[in-house]
Parts: sequence; structure tokens; C-alpha cells
Amino acid sequence: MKTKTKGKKRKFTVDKEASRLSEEELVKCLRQKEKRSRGSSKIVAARAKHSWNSKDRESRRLESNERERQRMHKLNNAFQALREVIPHVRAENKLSKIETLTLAKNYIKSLTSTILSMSNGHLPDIEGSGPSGSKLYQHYQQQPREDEREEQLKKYSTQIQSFSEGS
DNA sequence: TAGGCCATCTGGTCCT
DNA sequence: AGGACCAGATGGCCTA
Repeated sequence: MKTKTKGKKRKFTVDKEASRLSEEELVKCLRQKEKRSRGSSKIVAARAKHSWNSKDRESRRLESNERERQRMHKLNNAFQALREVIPHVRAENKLSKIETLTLAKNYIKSLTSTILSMSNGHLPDIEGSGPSGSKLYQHYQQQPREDEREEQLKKYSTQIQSFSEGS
């Protein structure tokens, strides 16, 4: 596993700070992209739908870039929150996104197995907790046999171990 | 240097 | 109409 502490990236960003520093570069970048995409009939058609001039288009683009950045930041925060909830992961060994999702999935499966084995396959009060509750109940009913549960637990611990060793 | 991971930009599509 | 969401493209950083 690699250590994923990365330095700052140098990009054509329009972060509040960066935008002031690299406005010229940014505009240049936008113009280049514009040149590249000028030939696309799809894009030409899409633009024909709107009567934006190039200034409008540019400022709209910048605004939507900013929104997209914020959206991705939110998504990354959610990933971080998920990382913090998965046990046995050292803070300095940051999981990648795909690792986080895979580990979380297996963690949930192993918890499900644990719950099932503790309750002998019966989950009291789940049925009565509304439509989502009954769905959940059905899901639990479809859970694997004991030997398969063991397998899921094993899979989860193996994964944790391999992530830790890989760092 | 190649490959993995990531942030950002972008245009298209969906949703409100 | 405008914002949210998505997926592809691009390029930087890092490690083996």
C-alpha cells in the first residue's frame, strides 16, 4: 500500500486565490479548449440553443466549474467521513476511494453476518418498522449460510490486513 | 518511466 | 431556465 500524502498540485484552477494569480493562464486555457472544440457539430448545436455571447459563456462556465468543484469537495468529505467510520484503518494510511468503497461494502457484509449469527437468523422488530424496514428484513432473509458468513468475515479481515501491510 | 490516483474542466443530460 | 449530476479528457503528483 502506498502512502498517499500528496503535495499541492499546480493546475489551471480558479480557486478564489488561484484565480487572481492565474487569470491570464486560465483565459488562455479556455481559449485553447474552445479552439479544439469548435469543430464539433454537437457543441455548435448546443450553443445555438442559447444566445450567450462569449463573455456570458465564459462567466457561466466559471460559475459552473466552481459549483462542480464544491460538489466534488462535498463528495470527498463524504468519502473522508466514511474512511473514519471504517475500523482498523490507521489515519496516516489513507485509503483510496475504491479501497474505501470496497472495504465499507465488506465491513457492512461482515456486520450483517455478525448480527445474523448473534440472533440466530431472526431480527426482531424489523418487520414492523415500515416499508423500508420490511425491505431490510427481506434483505437479511437472503443472507448466506453460516459457512458463507465465515467466509465474509475472513474476506474483510484479509482485506484490512492487506491494506495495512501495503502502506 | 509506467501506472495508479486524484483534481479539475467540460459538455451533455436529467431534474426541479 | 438553471442547477445538479455524470462521464470523458487532461495533466500533475507519487511510488515502485
